[in-house]
Amino acid sequence: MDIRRANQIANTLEQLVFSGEFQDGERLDELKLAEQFHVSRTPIREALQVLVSSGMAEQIPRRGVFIRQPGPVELMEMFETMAELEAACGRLAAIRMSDKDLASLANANDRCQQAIRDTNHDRYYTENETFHQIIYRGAANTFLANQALQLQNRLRAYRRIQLRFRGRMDQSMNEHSQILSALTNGDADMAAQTLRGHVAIQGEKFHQLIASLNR
Amino acid sequence: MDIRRANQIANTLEQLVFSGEFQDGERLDELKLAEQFHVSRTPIREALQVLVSSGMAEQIPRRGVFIRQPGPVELMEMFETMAELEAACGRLAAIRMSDKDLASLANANDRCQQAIRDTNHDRYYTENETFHQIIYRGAANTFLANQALQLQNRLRAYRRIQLRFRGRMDQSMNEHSQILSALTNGDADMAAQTLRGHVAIQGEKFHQLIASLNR
DNA sequence: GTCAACATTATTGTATGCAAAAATATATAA
DNA sequence: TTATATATTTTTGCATACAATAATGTTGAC
Repeated sequence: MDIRRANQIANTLEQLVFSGEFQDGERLDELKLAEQFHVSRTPIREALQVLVSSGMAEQIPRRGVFIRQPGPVELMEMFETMAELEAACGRLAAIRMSDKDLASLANANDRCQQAIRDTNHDRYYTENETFHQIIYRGAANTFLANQALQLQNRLRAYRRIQLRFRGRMDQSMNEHSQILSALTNGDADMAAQTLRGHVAIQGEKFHQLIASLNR
Repeated sequence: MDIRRANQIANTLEQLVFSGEFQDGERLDELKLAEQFHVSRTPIREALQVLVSSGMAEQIPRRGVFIRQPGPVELMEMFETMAELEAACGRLAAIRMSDKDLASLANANDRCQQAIRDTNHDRYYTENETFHQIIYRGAANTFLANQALQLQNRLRAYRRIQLRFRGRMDQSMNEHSQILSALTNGDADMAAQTLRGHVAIQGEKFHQLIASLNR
């Protein structure tokens, strides 16, 4: 385990940022945070550096660290990038996944469907993440898989929203089936294409939501 | 400009790591570095955090920070990921690049060819980077472009090596032509495919080199 | 000579102090 | 009153001090 307080603080801050505790552009006051966490400024500063390097905050020299919630444009860009990363994983996974990998993917897919039948959104959500993570690993490229995992993590909070769309979960399951069969057949192009679409549509749903809110 | 010493130190350390100044697994001694840079441990520690978050070093709590030169396997993975990122950029750029963008791309390509005629490897090298960066920007997705730029930066030192292969530069220029025409024609799939191949072959050349050294 | 237990040293992680820069408040002139 | 100059306060960035843990060395039993 990680007994460094700075890292624990970084994790906590990350959670707080994700949960929208901070406004966009808000300055993260070192002294206040130090008081809140009952530590000195030093571990706080380290934690802030972590946020900055992950892109969740921006540092302006001699000014401070400001949290940067991604706006609609950047979010769309991130979803688009996620779609391309997943497509890349799918392309490689189609060639490289073992039968065992495919079996556990089918398994994860079943658990997704079960969660929908139970109308258990939370479970669907985590099982869906598992489904995708199996594909990342199936690409047999640790570096690429880590990139995908990182972005998946950053988009988690936003992906949740689009599940509320009517019929989205059923449609999503259809897409999963297509993805699963493409991977099973070893069809790299098809796997890439279906995965790209599957993820890209999440960005579009998100876009719709934003647009509807701004009306 | 950036007047924070810690960041300057991070940049310098980055250069030193790239230039192979440090052995793989070597511990970065905070006190030694503090003496070398004539600063206290504090800015050194900040700089080390930067290296860690960029993946160039690993931090083990209560032990220290150890530099991590990527081995052959990880390098291949990175090249493969780069190939997929560039393919993604190409796919989007084919649809989104303006005529002006295309003109500057053709221009960069010409300068690459000129550099080859002049047998100026260094110039070819930088002009080639420009060529690719224009495509990143052409994707009109800042987030994706930044991902690509980051990885391009990390692979810089290793990409250089493969240029030594006989005929590689000419072949590379042929590939550039194909890429340019695919983008000009707005053929997304072709752009993605040619770019993927163009970058992936660099990884393969690198692999050949490694293999030949280990004989 | 080898191994284990203990003492010593080195190194990391955190707290605190201080200087420089930025932000803010105050005073003064127009 | 507004604008500008100056003083005051905040806040960052770095230096130093200290505590806790890990690494190393030493001693003694076998």
